[in-house]
Amino acid sequence: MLRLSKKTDYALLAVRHLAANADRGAVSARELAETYDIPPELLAKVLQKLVRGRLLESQQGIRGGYALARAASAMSVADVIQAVDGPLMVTACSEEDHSCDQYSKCNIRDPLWRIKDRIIATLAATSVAELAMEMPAPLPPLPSGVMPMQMVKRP
Amino acid sequence: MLRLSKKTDYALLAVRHLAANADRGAVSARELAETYDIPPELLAKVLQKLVRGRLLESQQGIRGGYALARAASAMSVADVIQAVDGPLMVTACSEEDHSCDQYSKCNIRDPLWRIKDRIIATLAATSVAELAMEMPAPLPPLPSGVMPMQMVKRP
DNA sequence: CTAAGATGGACTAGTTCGGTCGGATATCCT
DNA sequence: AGGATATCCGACCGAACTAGTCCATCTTAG
Ligand code: SF4
Ligand code: SF4
Repeated sequence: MLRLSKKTDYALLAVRHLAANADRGAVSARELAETYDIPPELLAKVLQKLVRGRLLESQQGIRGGYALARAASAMSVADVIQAVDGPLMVTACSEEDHSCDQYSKCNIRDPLWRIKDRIIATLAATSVAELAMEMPAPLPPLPSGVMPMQMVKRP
Repeated sequence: MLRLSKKTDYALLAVRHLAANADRGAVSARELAETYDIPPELLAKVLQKLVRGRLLESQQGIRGGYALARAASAMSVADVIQAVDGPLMVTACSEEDHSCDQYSKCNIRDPLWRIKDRIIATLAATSVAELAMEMPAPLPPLPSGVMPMQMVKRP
């Protein structure tokens, strides 16, 4: 069904939270888990993967926690997905992995790979910063004549 | 991993084949399965789903088989995917299904839905006809009346 | 030292996916 | 008419993947 995993959802939720509260110091996994009702151990695992993917930095010890490793605007949702779920591919095959039974007779491979590249480009076009600046519901200083919906921007 | 299922792969393979050989009549499921080394019963199921999705027409009986229900240019890969794997969604939630535990506190829903729409647009932008007209590389020196490549005849 | 927090691996329950089987029905050919 | 070939449909099974859990270790502030 082309769905992205729950872990990825959790990762995006956490990363967005960290981006929105970047001024505060490190945020602990437990605090994050309680805020969004996520099983703490599972969230911890996801966060660790993000650290290994160089998207987050961790601070151990009693006042430890997680924080973004780089600016939210320089971090795309494609980065997050790949850090959590591994390299994303739409087909079972790839340039390296020819293990599909139909590989020799397949003639839809190239167009599908092109579609994959387009999807990755779509994912890479949305930065975490854009996620964080959504939902400004209690945002008083909204000048008149602003169309909040469907604001697609290209940084 | 955002991968599309094997059944979808089979469906695209079959649909592309039917589009490329549209001049011939109906093609049986077994012939298709043998051509691409696909388990026959499984391919049959996939083809049936495509029939239910109004993408193919089936002809029963001894000379039966499957054929495209409409022009290949009016059939996108998004149509094929949705016919086989159901409505494609990138998140577990949707406008109808709010059953996610984080739904009330989730603030990445809307941006993700926008990404989903863009992915669907990407998938809808590629028609089956485009798949079929790939790979015509060794076609130039072909006298009239000769079937193009992939003319597999069973003894 | 100790409490809070990160890290890592192993493990389990549940679900999905790829694949199989058996039977029913429709159509053509002799 | 009768048999051969084909689609159709539902139920079934084993393997693989997913979400979630448990535990044991390491690190650092106080
Ligand atoms: S069928 Fe073709 S595109 Fe799909 S996995 Fe196999 S080789 Fe790749
Ligand atoms: S976390 Fe948000 S986006 Fe993901 S499924 Fe739940 S409600 Fe939808």
